[in-house]
Amino acid sequence: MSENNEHLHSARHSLAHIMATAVTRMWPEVKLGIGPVVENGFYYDIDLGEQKISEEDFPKIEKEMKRIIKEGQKFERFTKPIDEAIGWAKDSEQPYKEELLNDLKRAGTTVAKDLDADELGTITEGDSALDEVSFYQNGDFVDLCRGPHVDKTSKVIPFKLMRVAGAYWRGKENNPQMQRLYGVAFETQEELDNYMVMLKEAKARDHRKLGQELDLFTFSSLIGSGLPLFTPRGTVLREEVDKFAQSFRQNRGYEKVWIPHIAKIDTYKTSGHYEKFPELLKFTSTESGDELALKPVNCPHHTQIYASRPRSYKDLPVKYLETTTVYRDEKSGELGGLTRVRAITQDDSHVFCREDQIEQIFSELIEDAKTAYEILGLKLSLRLSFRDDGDSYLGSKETWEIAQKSIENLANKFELEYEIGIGEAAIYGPKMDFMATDALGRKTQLATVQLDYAQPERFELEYTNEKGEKARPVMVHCALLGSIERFLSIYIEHTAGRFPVWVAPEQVRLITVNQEDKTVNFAQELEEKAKELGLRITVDNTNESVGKKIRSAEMWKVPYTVVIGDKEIETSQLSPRIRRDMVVQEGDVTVGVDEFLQTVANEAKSRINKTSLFA
RNA sequence: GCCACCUUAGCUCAGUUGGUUAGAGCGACGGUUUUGUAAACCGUAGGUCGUCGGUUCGAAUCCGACAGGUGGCUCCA
Repeated sequence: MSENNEHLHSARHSLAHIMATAVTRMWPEVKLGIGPVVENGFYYDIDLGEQKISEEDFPKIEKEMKRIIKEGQKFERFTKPIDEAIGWAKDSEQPYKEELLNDLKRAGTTVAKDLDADELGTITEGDSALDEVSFYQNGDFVDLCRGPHVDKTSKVIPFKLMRVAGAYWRGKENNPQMQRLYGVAFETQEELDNYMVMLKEAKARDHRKLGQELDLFTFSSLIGSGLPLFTPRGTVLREEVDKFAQSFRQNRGYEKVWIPHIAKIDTYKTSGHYEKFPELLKFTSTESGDELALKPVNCPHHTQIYASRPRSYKDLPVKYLETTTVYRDEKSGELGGLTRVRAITQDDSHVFCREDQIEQIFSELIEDAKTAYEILGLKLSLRLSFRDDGDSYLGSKETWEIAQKSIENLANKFELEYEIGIGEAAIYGPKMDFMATDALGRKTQLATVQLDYAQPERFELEYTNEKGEKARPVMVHCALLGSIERFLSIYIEHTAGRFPVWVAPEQVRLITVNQEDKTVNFAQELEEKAKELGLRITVDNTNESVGKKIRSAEMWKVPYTVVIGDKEIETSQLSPRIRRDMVVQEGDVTVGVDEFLQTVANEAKSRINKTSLFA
């Protein structure tokens, strides 16, 4: 850590203490949890029992914090023997602190792994036995803490309280829920102001806002939450990105299949999904007494296509591809825009292969994912999602070990940087997840490649090997976009709604200078020609000023806008207005009608995101 | 699901401490205008103030339930 970062860190941490001090002054009965530094700021978890803090209280709290800062209280460090510390927690009626101290006593210097190490007053390194813990005191406020802090409260940095949110004590759902007060803090007021501006800009490109403004999708409280409805424009988006993602796998010999969206519940008892997600499947029953569920995954259906005829080792790999919707009963509080929905459309694919083919299949998929996201202009980070020690996984531990090892080897082979996510695996196997970051800095999983030994076993899939014996194939699951809805949420924010020509719902807009017949006719002829080339084009011949129609086209973020008037009719030359982000050099372009249309059609076909009109 | 907050016209938002017929801009529609690269002018329509219930002489405003949404927590096959 650089000296600057160190100062920033301790200043933010000190602000967490100051906030706790202020809250304690205002509500002396408050029970404190932990208060660590996070990206851009800090938080403190508090518990006021029945009473709840709301954002309306922030001005008062901030005022009190400023008073404490003005008082210039010294941050003083001292240590206490662990038992004495526990006594302190008891006396001051701080049950959460008491629990932490008891854990510290039991677990020694190694902090309980679900807590931020900074939070606990563990004694400096080298102490094997934990006899003492450190405290920091400012004014009357004493807190278990490892530090470091700034010298005194007056030495902190500009801050702002942002929001209050519920948070379970130690992140466990069964624990009491506390209130988490979030604040941001930066070295200078200017940086803080910049951060606020950045937040505002991120909000401006929020996919939910753009979805409304650009008429891409909508929700209906009647239809239900988490069930997006795509408008004609939004549907173009869906279909274009899907075609794009499918093209990669079609080049690799994947074949399209089709399956219904429901299945007998036994399907998921066999697959193992029922056991882990019993409440998440919605049932309906048939006259004959079968219980049917909406499919939460596609793999079981696909296994049955594989199993529908005998397979030889020569047939493998068998590669299926399908973009289809699955239904999951996501908890209401987790839904949000397109990021998390209940009807999830996956660009799913399943490969049934021999063990010696796994590497080849993975290599193809990794390469395609890299290429695809380069074209999309999205930077992805890689996470290897492995299992934890829990027992909710299918298959033997040994098989998992082998699978995880081979995934890690592949990542290394492709020289991909990765992090390992323990406990992030699917129930049936480890995954390679490609993560994107949204406008607000939240990480989201998009592409995923998963290895699965468990389901072939459960569905008793077979092929005949070269010796004429029955053998078990391995499954590889892959989605390049992941969920189309979630992908679009990221992509809309990434592009700020300025889609490249190949995805743009409206690629060209013609604006007539007036409503005279010859002008309108010329525009309509042009429109016909463009449609023959497969372009998405519209004509704006409304009775509005040219300036206003240009403005409207700008706001719809149309890539090319062409004004049609006498000049164009006479010369058959167009001066297209090109959306700013696609321009590669300054200056106007004049181009013949046919050449213009052909150029745009080519751009759409080759999926480039800058104009090629200057060439 | 849990905690906090939000819901007024198609959209973005005003609406004083509860008090007459709830406002604006944009959009839509009608008319005038025939327009040359980011907003021409005039007019009209549009709201059971999310839904249901309660308190009150009186509710957009206060209380409750439900629905939907936002920010987190937890979860994410």
